[in-house]
Amino acid sequence: MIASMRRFSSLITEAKKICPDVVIVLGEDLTRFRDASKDLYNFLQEFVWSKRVERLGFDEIFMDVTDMIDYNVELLNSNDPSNSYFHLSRTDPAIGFSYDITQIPGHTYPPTASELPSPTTPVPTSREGGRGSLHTRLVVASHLARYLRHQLETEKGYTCTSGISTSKLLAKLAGAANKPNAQTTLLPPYEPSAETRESNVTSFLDAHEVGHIPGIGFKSAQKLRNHVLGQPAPSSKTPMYDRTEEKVLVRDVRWFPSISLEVLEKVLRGPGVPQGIGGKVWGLLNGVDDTEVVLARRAPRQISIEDSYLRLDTLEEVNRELRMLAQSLIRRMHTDLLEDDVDPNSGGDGTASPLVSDVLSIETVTESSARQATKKRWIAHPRTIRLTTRPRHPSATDGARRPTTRISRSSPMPPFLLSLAHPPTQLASKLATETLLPLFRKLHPEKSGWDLSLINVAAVNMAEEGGQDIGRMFRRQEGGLSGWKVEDRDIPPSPPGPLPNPHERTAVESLHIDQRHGSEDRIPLTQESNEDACDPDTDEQSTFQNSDQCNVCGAQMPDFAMPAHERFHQT
DNA sequence: GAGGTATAG
DNA sequence: TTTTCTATACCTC
Repeated sequence: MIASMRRFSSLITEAKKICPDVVIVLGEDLTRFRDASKDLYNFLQEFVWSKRVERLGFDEIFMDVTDMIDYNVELLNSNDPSNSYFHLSRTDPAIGFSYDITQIPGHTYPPTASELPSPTTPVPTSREGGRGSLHTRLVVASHLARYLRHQLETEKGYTCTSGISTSKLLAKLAGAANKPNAQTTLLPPYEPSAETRESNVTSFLDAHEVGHIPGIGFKSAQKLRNHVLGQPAPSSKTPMYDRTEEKVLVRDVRWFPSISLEVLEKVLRGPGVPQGIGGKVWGLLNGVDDTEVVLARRAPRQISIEDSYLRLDTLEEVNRELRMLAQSLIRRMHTDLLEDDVDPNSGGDGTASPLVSDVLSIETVTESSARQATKKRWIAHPRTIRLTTRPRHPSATDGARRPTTRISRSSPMPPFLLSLAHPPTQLASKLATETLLPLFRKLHPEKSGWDLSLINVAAVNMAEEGGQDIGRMFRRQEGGLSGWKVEDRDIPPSPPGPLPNPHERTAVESLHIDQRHGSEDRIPLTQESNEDACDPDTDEQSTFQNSDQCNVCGAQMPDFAMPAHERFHQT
């Protein structure tokens, strides 16, 4: 058995007690996971017309396939529903797959007769209006989900779990209903009617614990529990191991006497809580989530590196750790913010191509690509650097209780950090001494007496570099939403204001990547080597015929690029 | 811009 | 909340 953990903690002692033969590997390297995640994203994104594909963590993806479902529902052959064809391309009719629309692949909520060991019941394919019924749309989407999961497995070797519904909230929860290597479709009705007194949405949600609803975190869940269980607040004062923590379900909140949006707003209010949380949570509890599936950004908003420590109380150690963290940060900036400049001669096509993106192309010679010069370009650059620490004993100046553990200081990002002409080790040392240490002294003016349990170094306030914001190109307003109709009797009040009509909304799939087929048991080794960060990799010098060096960041570049490069520094 | 909270994986 | 390390949205000043 192998475990990957960062540093010794009581947890490891615990682990050793239980499993004396456990092998503890210090440090982890998420590079391979990051790469796999990107690979998966790129693979799936190719299928999605709208390009609305959102990543959540490393292994979760939301896809808005509304337009694809619209298109394919239109083309359904009502004469021969068992031999339907899903078009994956609007232009090439040969691209797609056959499917049987009278069957629903995978699980459904509620479970249908076809899931039980009894004769299959035909799936209604009634057509209501031009767009087809919600039922039909969801069934078609389920077939797409099955196809994509199959592609993912055969092409990439990953199995995954998928949920099919009309919002991120419902798709995610539906996906969680049946876990490994499965898919679940949340079936209509999505709204209560005269015949069906309750919608499948609310009956599905009602059985969930409040804390399991995405968007309701620990804090909000506790406040909700306290409210419905009565004020005693069971967990806060009672002994820790008395975790009888009564479960509070969505239905318990929805049906709580005199519950309302306003009450929720009051119950949930607190520092760090956004305005309108009451409406948001009330929406979530009622299955209403109108957040869009957003296009993934080209560059992250921030990159941060942190490490935790059992004891860190000397400036010497801090200095060393600051350099280590700075180095990791720079490496991450290179992998996440640098892109191959595929088009070094762009700008000649008459379009207003932003000069900066060309100018930032800096020729480097890397060891791996020996003599092969690779043009790299920053797709974004951080304007601010932030240092955060977590003192072991949170400033006891405040007499009562102070769980606010982290403190931070930030300053402008020194431009030299963008230099590609110097090795990360060098830049890291410079950053540590010239920027990070001063920030540290701001945080901890005392020469000693502090003890840190964590340090974080972050590159934030990211500025996108030239290029189009692809997000803006695809973002369109989807208005025209009718109010959410709620029957008066037996149904809790609905939030005020316009709420989306699920029938008109998005079909969303959420995919959970479960596992890889190959073995994943080799844990990559990374060392917290304490090697001095001062060895200059002198083979990283790049040269130009008529080269010039920027006196701000030290980057080397052709003469002609310098004026625009200077303009870049001024932004 | 700076510092903080809540949430999620 | 804490176990660790990231990342995001949104709050106030």
